Amino acid sequence: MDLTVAEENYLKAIYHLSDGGKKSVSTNDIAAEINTKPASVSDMLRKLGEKEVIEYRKYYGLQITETGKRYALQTIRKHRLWEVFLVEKLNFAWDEVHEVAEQLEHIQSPLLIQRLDAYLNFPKFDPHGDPIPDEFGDVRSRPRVQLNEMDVDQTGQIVAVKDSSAAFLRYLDKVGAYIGARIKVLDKVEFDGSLEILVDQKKTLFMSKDVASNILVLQS
Amino acid sequence: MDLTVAEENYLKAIYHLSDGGKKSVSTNDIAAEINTKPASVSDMLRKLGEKEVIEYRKYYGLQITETGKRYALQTIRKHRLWEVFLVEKLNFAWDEVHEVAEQLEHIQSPLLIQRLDAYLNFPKFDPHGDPIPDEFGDVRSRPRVQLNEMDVDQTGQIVAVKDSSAAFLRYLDKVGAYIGARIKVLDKVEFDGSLEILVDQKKTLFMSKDVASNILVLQS
DNA sequence: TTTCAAATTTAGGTTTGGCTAAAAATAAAT
DNA sequence: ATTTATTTTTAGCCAAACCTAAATTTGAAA
Repeated sequence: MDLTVAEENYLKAIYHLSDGGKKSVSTNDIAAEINTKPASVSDMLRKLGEKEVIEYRKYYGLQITETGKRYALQTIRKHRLWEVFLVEKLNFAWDEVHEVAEQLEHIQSPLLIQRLDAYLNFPKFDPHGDPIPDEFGDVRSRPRVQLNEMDVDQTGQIVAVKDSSAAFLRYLDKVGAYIGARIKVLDKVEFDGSLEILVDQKKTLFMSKDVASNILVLQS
Repeated sequence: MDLTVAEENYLKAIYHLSDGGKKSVSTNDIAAEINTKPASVSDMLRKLGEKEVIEYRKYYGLQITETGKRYALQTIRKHRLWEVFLVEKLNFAWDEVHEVAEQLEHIQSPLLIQRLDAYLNFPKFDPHGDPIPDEFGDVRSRPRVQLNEMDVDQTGQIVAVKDSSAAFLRYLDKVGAYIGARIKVLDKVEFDGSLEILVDQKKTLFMSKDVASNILVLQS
């Protein structure tokens, strides 16, 4: 199911006002937060209830559902990643980023966000110091493994290198592997531990165990 | 006046179909291009006519106005800059960028586009080889001057450096000047040609004529 | 417990951007 | 020149997301 831009904004507001689903939120509070009239909020709450991203009982208030939280966190994640981008790459001041990020957060493209995340080096906090949820909507960071320790058919994303010498990075670049690349282990040679890897579902490449042991992968 | 997303898309389609305002375009062609019904197109053409971005005579066809062209080129500029970003920075393949750029092109923020342009080093072509219009909507590239040759009160944007040694770039970074910064000459010392510069309407900084002569500015 | 003020919802209206079906204008063919 | 086919426009509807004004519900105070 897909949410409209307005629905995303409501969910985000509800998530924030309820402090992540803890506190209860009033129609008036939501109206104030997103600058609309309470009547419009009532209308939207009914719709959000039908889509089951909140549990809504007229006059009695609402509760954000697990599904709803996922959507809200996804939007927050995108917002904060864009903020990092604007500040670190485009030299925006920390206080100039909000309204632009407010627009950028609604761009639909999971690939874009994955790549942006990688490009920014998987930041954990935005320029205001707020934590950036991971792609599953939580802050728990999953373990990274060395590429040479993965098994055939396992997939993941290159997130870091152990040896960050220019020579090694140039080599990775040349063969088409880079921070953020999605990879899959196609084959593993028992004899010397060398690997055949599929990069971004397109290129295949071979690498020695030595090289693989310098590549850190976030498994998926 | 501000255009809606739909209006921007229509204008872009009209601009493309008319080959920049040369050929005439039919209602049916537009409908086919943007995947709507001719009836919806008629409706929109009336609105675009009222907003004077096209000249529209029922049944007789339409002509994009100069204002309309400006808007169309602005959207095309944004689209192509984002394509460069996606390919060069986020490792998108040249054929994966279109639909994402189609969304990104509607983000409203002149500052964002200025900074993005600078960040990408003022590319003249997108990954498909199509030219990127400048911020005034044309391809004519304006002359760059050395910062030391500018007069007091003149403004512009840093677009390049002559000496691109790491040391010089580090220096620029340290003092808060960078490719893409908007600057204004506040004062010029006759005696030695040194300058006082306002960067991004915030920081002021002093620099020798020697340093200034290595900074290229696009005047505005 | 009844009353009343605040919060919330409903009813009905607007704009934007679509749609279908029907009408009107233009262009092509006999 | 008249009929026919094509293109384009109008008329009338729909959904999303807002609005105002009028009900309704809740809960706090008398």
